[in-house]
Amino acid sequence: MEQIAEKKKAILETTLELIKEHGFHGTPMSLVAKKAGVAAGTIYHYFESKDELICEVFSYIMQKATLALHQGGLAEMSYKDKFFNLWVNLYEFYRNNPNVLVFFEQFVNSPYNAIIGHGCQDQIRTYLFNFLAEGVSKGYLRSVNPEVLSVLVLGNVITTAKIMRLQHVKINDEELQQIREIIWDGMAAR
Amino acid sequence: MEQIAEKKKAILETTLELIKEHGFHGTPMSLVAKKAGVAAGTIYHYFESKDELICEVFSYIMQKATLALHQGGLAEMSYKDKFFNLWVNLYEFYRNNPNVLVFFEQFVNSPYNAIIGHGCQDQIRTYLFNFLAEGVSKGYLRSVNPEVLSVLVLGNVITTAKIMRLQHVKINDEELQQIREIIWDGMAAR
Amino acid sequence: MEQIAEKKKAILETTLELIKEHGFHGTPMSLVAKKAGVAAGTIYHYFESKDELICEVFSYIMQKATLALHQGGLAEMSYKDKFFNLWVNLYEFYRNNPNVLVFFEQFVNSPYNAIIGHGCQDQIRTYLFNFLAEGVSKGYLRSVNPEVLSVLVLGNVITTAKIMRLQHVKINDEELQQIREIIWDGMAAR
Amino acid sequence: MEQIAEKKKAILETTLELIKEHGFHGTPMSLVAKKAGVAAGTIYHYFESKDELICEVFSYIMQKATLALHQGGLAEMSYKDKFFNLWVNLYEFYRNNPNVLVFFEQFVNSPYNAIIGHGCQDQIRTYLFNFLAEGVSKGYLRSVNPEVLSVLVLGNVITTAKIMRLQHVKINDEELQQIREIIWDGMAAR
DNA sequence: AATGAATGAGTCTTCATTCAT
DNA sequence: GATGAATGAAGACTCATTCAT
Repeated sequence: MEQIAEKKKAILETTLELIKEHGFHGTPMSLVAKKAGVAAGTIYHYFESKDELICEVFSYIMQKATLALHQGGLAEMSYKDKFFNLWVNLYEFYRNNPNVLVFFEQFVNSPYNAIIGHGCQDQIRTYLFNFLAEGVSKGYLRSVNPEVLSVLVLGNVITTAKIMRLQHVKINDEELQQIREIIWDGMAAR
Repeated sequence: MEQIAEKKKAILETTLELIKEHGFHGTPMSLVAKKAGVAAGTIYHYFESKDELICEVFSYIMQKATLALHQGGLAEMSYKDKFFNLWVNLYEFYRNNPNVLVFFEQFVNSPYNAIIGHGCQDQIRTYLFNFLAEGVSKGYLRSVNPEVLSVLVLGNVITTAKIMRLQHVKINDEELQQIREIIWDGMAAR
Repeated sequence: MEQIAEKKKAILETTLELIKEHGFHGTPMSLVAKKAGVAAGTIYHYFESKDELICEVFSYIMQKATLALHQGGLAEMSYKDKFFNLWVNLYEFYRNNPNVLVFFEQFVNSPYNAIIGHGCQDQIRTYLFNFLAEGVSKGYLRSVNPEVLSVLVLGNVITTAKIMRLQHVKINDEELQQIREIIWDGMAAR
Repeated sequence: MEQIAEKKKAILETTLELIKEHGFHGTPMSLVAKKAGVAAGTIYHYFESKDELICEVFSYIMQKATLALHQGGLAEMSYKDKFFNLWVNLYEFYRNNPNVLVFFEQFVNSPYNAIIGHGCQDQIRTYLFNFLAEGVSKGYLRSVNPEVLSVLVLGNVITTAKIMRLQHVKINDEELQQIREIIWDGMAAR
């Protein structure tokens, strides 16, 4: 039983890894099988098709992401600190799981997204939305549609993480701090 | 010769259209040929391979994008207005060319990107970088690495445009204005 | 031991049922296992291979068919009545076991037939042959090769039953009677 | 253009031949390709799928069969002679195209039949039906549902031809004559 | 005896690319 | 230049069979 779980997990992880590297269509099932150390047919015990496999990889990742978001005690922090904590959590998650970032991008720009529904970052966005809506209603943030704000923040984090990954640009910790301050300063109530 | 140019253009446009809709690997050459109204073999008169075709589509788009950036007289505007003009230009370009956005995303997250080199948004980023570097050096903007700033701005525009396209969120003109003001306020020198 | 027999029987019946519906190759062992309520491996305790299973299904059916042939007291009937009794027995068997008809057809037109030998309807034909040979030698029937006659009769019954099954044609009892009379009249000594 | 037609024909003939020998599912496309002397992919220029190929083989055969039926001048023959001519035509067709017989049998007992409709022998049966209906209405034949008669005749011919093919039984020309006389005598008006 | 996870050879099908016309 | 028939390697997926439990 443990054995089983392990194989399924191995397949999921391998798929994620390979898709990051070679893309959806550059990742044949045979390669997944080989790298995961199972027979081609075995994958089909756990997943009905390549499509389902990919969708399950997405869900699998999504869970991890949601967990990561909640890291760090938010209890009696100031709203601003909470915001920074959130920003850092998201950023770190994407930094530490570069596979995820690429996978997400590919997933969103693919027919798979339609399968799952609005799919991708919705859970994350929902969480973000609620947090920012609270900020607006309590007067910490400008009176702007929280939907708009969450888009801004998410786009900001993702772009930052992506930039780091592609390593076109080297950003040090200080600059990282600046980035989130720029976003905060832009959003904060005057 | 005119004939030729037309066919080549038809192939480029068709490819872009199809890739937007079905992705790289969901777009067989045979389909491009059919929709472009040429024979399969004809494509290979103009492009050495599918890879080359895709890379040329990228270049083709890139040209348009660069042109768009320069729209609107920047001559005696204030720096802030120039910034807003730039933001709007970029935003409008992405809005009006949704194909491009999807194509870019796919392109960046693909092995093709490696072929072209740093590829993608570099021309745009270079332009942006120079503009923002000027802002920093002239004291209009905070003293932050212009590289960082350009990432912020580009990510901001793209995310906004993408959101609009996916229509998860409806953003009106006022909110659009707010978005660029938030970014500006965050970056502007105190 | 009863348990075992039951499982074996369940597998045989399920296989027959599935093959009728989906054909030999449309009937994977896994499906047989599932519908028969046993594990895939279990089938291989009772049958060496899929081929053997199919051949045993054939034998299993053959037994039933032979039994059916002998129904109805033939003792002091006239030869003509005996013939009609035989015709009806065969017809009823095929009517009541449509699975068998389809299975037979598939079996005969398949490599399996070679495995079993002359296979299929031989037992039935042998019985028929003997009965008709008797009719010829005793002067009830024309002086025709009994082999030929048995082919005629068997073909006649099977075609009739098949027609009824496919329901291209609706035949009532009277017409059924006519059919066997036509055959009888054709064969009967002048 | 001749070249093309030839390849398509080669594929059709090869498929028929192979299916007769190994059955639908025992005939991989790769084998068809090899025996037909074309590449695997080529088949898919002419036929959308294996299913379509098989259905087209069926139509291809049907045409030949219908042609064969009409052989021999039926003009001023007696009705009985016309019947014998028809019987012989059908018989000869099945004898000379043993592939067809096996293919038909397989086709009827398969999901393909559903695709084409009532499919199989309908054209032949229709022709037969009309001929026999005429016989009944003109008083040459017993007053029996022509539908029933056509079933009888068709079953008779097919069974005879099948028997010959399987060579379980050797039937000489005289016996063949007897067979059709038996059928005729059974059906003829008293 | 029974299970069912695992295997991997074999199937249908697609598609980038070539080449004779 | 233009065509599109032909190629064949490669991919997703199936399924008879095995074997550790």
